[in-house]
Amino acid sequence: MSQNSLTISDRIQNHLDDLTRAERQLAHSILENYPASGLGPLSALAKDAKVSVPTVARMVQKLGFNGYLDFQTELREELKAKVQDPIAKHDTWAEAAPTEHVLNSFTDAVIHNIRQSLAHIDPVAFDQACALIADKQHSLCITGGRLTQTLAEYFFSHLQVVRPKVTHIQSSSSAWPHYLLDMKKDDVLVIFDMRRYENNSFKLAQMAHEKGAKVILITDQWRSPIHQIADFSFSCRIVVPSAWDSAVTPLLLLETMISTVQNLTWGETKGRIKALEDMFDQTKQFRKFT
Amino acid sequence: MSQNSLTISDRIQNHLDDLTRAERQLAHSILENYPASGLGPLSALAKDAKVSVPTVARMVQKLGFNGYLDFQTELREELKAKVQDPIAKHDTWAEAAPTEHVLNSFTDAVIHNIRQSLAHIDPVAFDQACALIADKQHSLCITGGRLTQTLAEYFFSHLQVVRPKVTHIQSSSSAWPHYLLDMKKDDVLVIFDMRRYENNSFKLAQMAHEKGAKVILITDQWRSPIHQIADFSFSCRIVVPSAWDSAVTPLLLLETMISTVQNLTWGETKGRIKALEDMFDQTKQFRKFT
DNA sequence: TTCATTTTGATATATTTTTATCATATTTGT
DNA sequence: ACAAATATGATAAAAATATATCAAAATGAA
Repeated sequence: MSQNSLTISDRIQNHLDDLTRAERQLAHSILENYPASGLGPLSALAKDAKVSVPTVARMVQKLGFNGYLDFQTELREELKAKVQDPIAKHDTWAEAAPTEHVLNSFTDAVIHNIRQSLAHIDPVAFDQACALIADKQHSLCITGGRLTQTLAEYFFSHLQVVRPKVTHIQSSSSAWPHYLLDMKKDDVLVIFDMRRYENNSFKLAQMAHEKGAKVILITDQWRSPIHQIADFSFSCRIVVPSAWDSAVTPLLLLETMISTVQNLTWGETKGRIKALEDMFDQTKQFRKFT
Repeated sequence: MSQNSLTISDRIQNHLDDLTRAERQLAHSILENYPASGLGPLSALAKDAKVSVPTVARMVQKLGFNGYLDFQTELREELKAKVQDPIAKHDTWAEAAPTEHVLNSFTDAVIHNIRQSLAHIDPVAFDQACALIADKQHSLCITGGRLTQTLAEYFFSHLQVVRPKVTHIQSSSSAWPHYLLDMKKDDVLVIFDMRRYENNSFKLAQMAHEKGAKVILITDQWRSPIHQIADFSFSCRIVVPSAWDSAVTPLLLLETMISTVQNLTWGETKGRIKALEDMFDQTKQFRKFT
């Protein structure tokens, strides 16, 4: 590292606001594969970031370097210093924070959760469950409890775009028997139940099951009692160094499901999304991303 | 890394016996500051190793490369690969699924997002922001837009337990000017704004800012325009192989914040949580975790 | 809208860097 | 010690890479 203790990555980050569109695009491309991409030829970098050659030259000057070669030299110095320094050995997430900082310990735990959970997921069951969720022939009901309703909502609001006949109910709501009434054989119920498991949710799942609905359960590593009657159940590790459980792993699972379902229904979804976006555009409430 | 899984360092080591004196001298010089020195100009490397320029050219050919440029390119590839997966290395996430299964590719992307985002977070700013959020002297307002309201809600529902004077408003709601009216100097506004950025959110943030409130922004890697007026802003990478953006990284950030705030206020929080749990127990809607 | 300003990229020029050639030095075997 | 083979480096030629110039395009203000 040079005299000042700022890494080049930091310098780019700091200048991000002074940069123009093409330059920002370039900056992100550099940070994407940092520092490798900056060590190649200027022209390769330009091509990679889809900007012109002079843009690269201009940006490094804006960053305060004496040309691209100077920039590269400093990058190499930085790399050299980093490799030599045994402490900087990439075992922290937030590089600027000590290992024991909550940013690092928490992230450690989350990554561990993801590892463990993914390792135990049966991809065949996953694909089957996604196919059920994508099936527009039957209605889809999503429900969560006190702690999991946000997850249920997230899932609901995305699926709503992807397919019709989706409803979201809270198991603690007094209205759920009405929804159940309309449930037919082979309809699908996606239910979230994490500790502490809720009686209402169990009853709801049971009744749906008795009406012949397919039950897909998202639960924690200890598994909700609903597990016994569920057609598919996916368990996620949720333990973090906190008074609360983490929703990161289930969220990851949900997003993966949404993406899969979306792909399965892409032909029709495309139109729905387009229409939706157009409507939002018309309200002019939202500015286009530039 | 190229077809074979040997690193270039390995290749040099293996060839060490085939090399002549000057070449061996060079080889050791390369390994000395690996890989940085190999990424500079050939002439610099020659000078550094105290050998002639053609010696370098000859050696890399002996190693099986197609010239010095080829050698450098592969070195860069190796570096790129190394930085990208320091944890994942070989094995896949969902072990039973092939590498290209969405479970694996999606998780790859998410882990990459987490890495990138965490690496750019300033732990000092993080701690300061958490202190603001924990400060019960001032009220706290949480708001999100169309795509981020679920995150805002999640944050809200947890903070509600941890401290008093928290409100959640949607920036698209027509009610927000009323909330703003009550906002005093040094009150805190936590605002979520990811692409596509919403005008309403910007206006809300601006007005809060003008009233002297502290603005904490959670945004994506391209940064919402609110960034300019925010007292703290945290950007998360959200790109995944899907038609949607991922909320996993921001969620991780939120949970870490919640945990930190909780620790800061633990003395008082303890009582609040206990009271809340007791209330839930009494309703007998929830079964104790066994 | 129109005009001024900024941003961007194509091309040409200058620079650096790499590779090839060849003479000199070093090593090795007898 | 001497010759043959090999290794090395100085220099020149070739290639690649970077910078400068300028015109087109995009943006923003009036």
